[in-house]
Amino acid sequence: MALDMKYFEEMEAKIPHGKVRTRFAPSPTGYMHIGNLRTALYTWLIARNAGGTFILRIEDTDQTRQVEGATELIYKTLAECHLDHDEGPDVGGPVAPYIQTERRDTYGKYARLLVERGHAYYCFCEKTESEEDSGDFNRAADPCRSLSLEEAQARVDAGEPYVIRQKIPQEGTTTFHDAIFGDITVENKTLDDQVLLKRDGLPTYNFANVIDDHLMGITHVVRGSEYLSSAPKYNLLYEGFGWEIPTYVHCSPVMRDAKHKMSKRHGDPSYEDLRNQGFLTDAILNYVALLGWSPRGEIAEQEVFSLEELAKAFDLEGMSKSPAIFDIEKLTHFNAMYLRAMSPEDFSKAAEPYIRQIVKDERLSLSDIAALLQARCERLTDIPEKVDFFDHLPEYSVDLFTNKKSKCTPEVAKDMLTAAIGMLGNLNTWTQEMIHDSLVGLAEGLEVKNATLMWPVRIAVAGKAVTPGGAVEICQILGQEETVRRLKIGLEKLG
RNA sequence: GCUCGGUUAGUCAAGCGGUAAAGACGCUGGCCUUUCACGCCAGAGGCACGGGUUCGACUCCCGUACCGAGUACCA
Repeated sequence: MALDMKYFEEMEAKIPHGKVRTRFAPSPTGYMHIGNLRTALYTWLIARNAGGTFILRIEDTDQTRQVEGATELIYKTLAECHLDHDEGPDVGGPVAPYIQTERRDTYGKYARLLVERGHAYYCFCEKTESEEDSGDFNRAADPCRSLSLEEAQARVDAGEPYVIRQKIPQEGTTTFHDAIFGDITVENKTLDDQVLLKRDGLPTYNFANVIDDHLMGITHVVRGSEYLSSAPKYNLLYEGFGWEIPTYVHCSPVMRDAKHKMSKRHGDPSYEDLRNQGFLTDAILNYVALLGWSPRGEIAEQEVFSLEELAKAFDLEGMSKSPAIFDIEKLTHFNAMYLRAMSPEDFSKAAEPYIRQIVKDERLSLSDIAALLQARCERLTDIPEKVDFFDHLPEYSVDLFTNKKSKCTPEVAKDMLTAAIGMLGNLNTWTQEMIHDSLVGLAEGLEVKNATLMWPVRIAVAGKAVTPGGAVEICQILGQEETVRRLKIGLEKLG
């Protein structure tokens, strides 16, 4: 049965040319780990930097690993990260479909084409991994390798199960170029006749990738460095078809520690997990971008980058060859910087759910509380434990009134609170400025340093040693009545 | 085992044959101050090892060590 050459011509005709085209091609495993997210980011950046096209392709050829809702999670994550795609399963495009299982027929046809061109062959061997695993199975001696096309076809027609394998030359070397790693040469005899088309008729990742990348006009193939050693085989495939070889960009992995990649198995956080831990999307992206890429030139010292700035500054030159260890401490630092850089309004909005988790009293000003928190939290999830004293005065020990640096003892505190109650109870304007000025004035009148007065007041109104904000801010937020009530409780405690 | 890759402080990293070897996180100390933070200042800490090449190597070459990846009808 002759091949329908027209089919291939039509497929070729659809391929866009001229612009940079990159693709993010995840498997729908239901989990966006950090390395994956970073690859998506770099892929997006390469496209955007060049004013090119960013494509999303779903690689679901492994039927045994289908996960419900996994594709939706990918859409959601990309959208949340603003890594917008120009073509993909949900938005369509000139080289649709963008889901591999929907391209099934294509792979079979191209596999057959490669067989006809002498770069692949039908293999009828049983699935006995044992002989290959033992290491002494000689693929080159496999009789399937030298079957004539007619013989093979006859067996296929007879219904015999088969796979299609790539026919790797047994002599010579293959050199490929990677944008990050440079030229890499390997001896062909170290390459194996990998399976291209599986017994179930679906392509292997390695094959589907080459076909799709070509048919979709991908100019830069971005992927993890674990594929580095397969690259020569890809080259041979491209050459076998007579296709132009794309630019390879192999990214080194994101590690959990010196020995292990980040992985779900070991409980390393996914993008979602980090979000739930109170990290901001922008901070995550910024941090992750720098984990494997660094700016050069005048901006070599810049650390904070918006997505737009990254797209402008990104270059392959700055990519690192070595693995990078994910450091949650540094991510935390970025998150803190992003939190502080927010407008008070935005911060208040972001912090609201975390504040309201604990502070139910609607009379307490959300924005005032948020203002205290902005410089004092690194992650939004730090918030609840910091604001627990607003609704209810916690139980506390009189020991808290003792503070050396403020020159405060329980005896001193008693005097201070007595004075403060008198002063604050009679104020008729309850603003921070008013409270501040009267307390400072009071300290001056009592001839004590500010801290000596402020310390016991803060302890009495908050009931804890460490609080966001000082006495003045807390009193102001609590309101006059509650402030005085708590000061009196403090005084009672002091006997 | 074999093949390929990597190696600048605890971590991310700049460096591209001549530097006092950037910067950031973290750490330590100090200042500020109404607690804690923020902010500011200062400090400790590094080119894996051994050979070459060179007038001169973190930078180039070769080994060694260590780490990683691949060696699937998984991606």
